[in-house]
Amino acid sequence: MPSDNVFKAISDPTRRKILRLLNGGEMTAGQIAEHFEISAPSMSHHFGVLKNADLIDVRRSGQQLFYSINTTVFEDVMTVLMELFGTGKEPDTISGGDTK
Amino acid sequence: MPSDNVFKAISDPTRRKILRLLNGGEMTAGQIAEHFEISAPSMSHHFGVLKNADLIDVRRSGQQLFYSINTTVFEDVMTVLMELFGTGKEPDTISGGDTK
DNA sequence: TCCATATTTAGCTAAACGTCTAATTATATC
DNA sequence: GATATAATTAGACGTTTAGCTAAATATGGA
Repeated sequence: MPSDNVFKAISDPTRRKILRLLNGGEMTAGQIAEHFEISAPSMSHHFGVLKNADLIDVRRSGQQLFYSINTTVFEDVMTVLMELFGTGKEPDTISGGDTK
Repeated sequence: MPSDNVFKAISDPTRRKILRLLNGGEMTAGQIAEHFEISAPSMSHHFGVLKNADLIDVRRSGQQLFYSINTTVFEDVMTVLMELFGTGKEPDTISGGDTK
């Protein structure tokens, strides 16, 4: 059940780019940050948002934190998207979804 | 080419519900507003955001404005989403997409 | 234990966002 | 023209968000 924070998470271009990068395999926070001209704390903030939305996983190895993409939410997102655009099944009643 | 404002548009639960409603066919601004406990101006604002993202079309008939869903952007959104989660084709280089 | 490195947490600021009320525009009817 | 209805635009307000710097936490090595 993809809640609001998933859509909020992918609504930011920086976070979408992070996801694209992680698509090539897990990376450390520092490696990811190299691809941006944004301070480390700001990057950490974005990691937090993605983590909170269950879009990425973290693993510590020594001093470094390795981030990887988590595709389990992906299917849910696609389903909601298809419902929005009428490609999926027609709802009997407009459920309202997560209005708030 | 779905730009930032498309993702921003669907990041709001009220606007997602509007899209779901329009999925059943075109509706007037007033008819849509009946499904929400939000002032007409606020609803109008949401229509503007969706319109700006090319997610809905408008047509005037008399005093009323009829809104309908526009699915032309849908395919683009899906493509980007699949790219984010690695379901699509692997990019040779991380293009960065619409970082800003 | 002390220092360097990697990353996060805390706290701040400016911009963006969602909402509201009041005023305006557009159309229809009398 | 005057009035009613449908919807928007204008402007204000509180909250959220993305960015920053400074400080804190965690790990590894001398």
